[in-house]
Amino acid sequence: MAQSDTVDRILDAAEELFAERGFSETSLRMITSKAKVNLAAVNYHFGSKNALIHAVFARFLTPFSATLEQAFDELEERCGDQPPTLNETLWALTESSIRMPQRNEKGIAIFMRLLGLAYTQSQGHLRKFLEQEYSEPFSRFMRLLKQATPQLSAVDRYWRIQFMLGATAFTMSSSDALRDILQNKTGVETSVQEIALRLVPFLAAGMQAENPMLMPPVDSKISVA
Amino acid sequence: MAQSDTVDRILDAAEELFAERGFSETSLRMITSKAKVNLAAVNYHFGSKNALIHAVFARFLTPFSATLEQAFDELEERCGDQPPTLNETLWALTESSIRMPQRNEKGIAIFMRLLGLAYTQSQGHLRKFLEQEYSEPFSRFMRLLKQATPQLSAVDRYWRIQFMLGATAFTMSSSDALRDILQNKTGVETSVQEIALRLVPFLAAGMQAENPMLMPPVDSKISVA
DNA sequence: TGTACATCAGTGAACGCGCGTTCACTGATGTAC
DNA sequence: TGTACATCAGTGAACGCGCGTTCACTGATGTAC
Repeated sequence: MAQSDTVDRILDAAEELFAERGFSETSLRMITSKAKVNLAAVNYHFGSKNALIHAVFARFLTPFSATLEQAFDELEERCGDQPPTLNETLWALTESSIRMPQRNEKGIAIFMRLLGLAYTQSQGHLRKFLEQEYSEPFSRFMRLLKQATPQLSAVDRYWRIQFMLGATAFTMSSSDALRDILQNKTGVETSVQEIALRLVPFLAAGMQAENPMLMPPVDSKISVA
Repeated sequence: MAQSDTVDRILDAAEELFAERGFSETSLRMITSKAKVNLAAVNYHFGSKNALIHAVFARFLTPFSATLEQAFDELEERCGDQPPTLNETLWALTESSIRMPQRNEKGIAIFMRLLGLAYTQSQGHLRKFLEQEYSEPFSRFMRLLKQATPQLSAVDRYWRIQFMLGATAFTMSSSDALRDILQNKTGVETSVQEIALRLVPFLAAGMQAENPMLMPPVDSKISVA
């Protein structure tokens, strides 16, 4: 085998196991035995388990953020002077994630699961790593969102963006399980792409909901401060 | 100290630590030392760590599901023949969680965090336990949602409910961190209640978004199968 | 061209550590006669 | 009322296990002279 085919085998196995079980529930022994590689090879090539986690993310996030930057470039060019709409911005993101070149047929699902895990299981070191390495496309996305929702106050926008991230990260991180449940209940098969197609209108409508501080129904016991 | 004050001390400490750090990142040694209790006491009183997790959930979910059933009763009575609207249903849920009697000032935040964790870190045993013990209020909520959104197909409704759960669970499970970030950035203080007030309109708008299969913008590269 | 040395990928076995759980035990309280 | 026994909450110490990491080592390949 070619020089350091070992590195790729470790990354492939780690990626798949992390996506299936999360980070702290996946041991180096599971990874190395799946990769058919010596236990010590992880620390030899990557230095530590945390560094391996970073490498797994870097391998797919680096091409993804390049694709995304390009999509944003095209979008802004196409729009000329006026800023892109909310729908256009969300579609640019969605398309980039779907069009991303994949290593195999499980690629998109794993990619989505990992993105979801990054948010829901982030253990400090990972959050810091992601902020350092990929802050640019992230803040560009935030800037586009801001331009596309001028009617929202900064605080309203902040929370609504969190709601969007939550809906997306949660759905994507458990997309396999959710697809299985739906398949058992109704026999309907769903691709990750279709989930994304359903998610965008939901998010766009939520972001543009009428009155941010809509009151509870008249007889409600909640008082608004 | 009264007989089996130990049990409560363990539950209090476990609840707080689980909410802070998740389940598998919290060891029995952390719990027992915070509770100022012998390490073996957890297994003496609860039998195992998993059983302790169940007990922590049961302690707040049992009163919560009673409150919720009552809120749904009142809602359906008030509405008479026609089914409650989506907004009314979501508000009934939100109010029940906010009005829940709290053990202390951190009560609501911990309650929300745990609910979020139950969804995002569910480890099989917990999901099974929750399904067994609290399936009734859950399916009642689902039934109300179904009545309130007759325009949606079953599949559309299924996915939109997942999006709602995701936005809620994610936001609530990281509400502490998100509130801190906002406080640092803008100086604005936010209560858990206010987050709930902002969340409901977002969710309602998303659930009622116009065309479920809204097409991507004309020049998009995504093809809809 | 041949030899000596350096570099590098990879290995096998062990290290110390923290984990959940178990077990023999203590001491206080309740119960039967 | 006194004694013997049972029950129960709680304890201290140890158990075996799986974990991430380390270390001395091997064998192949490249490089200098």
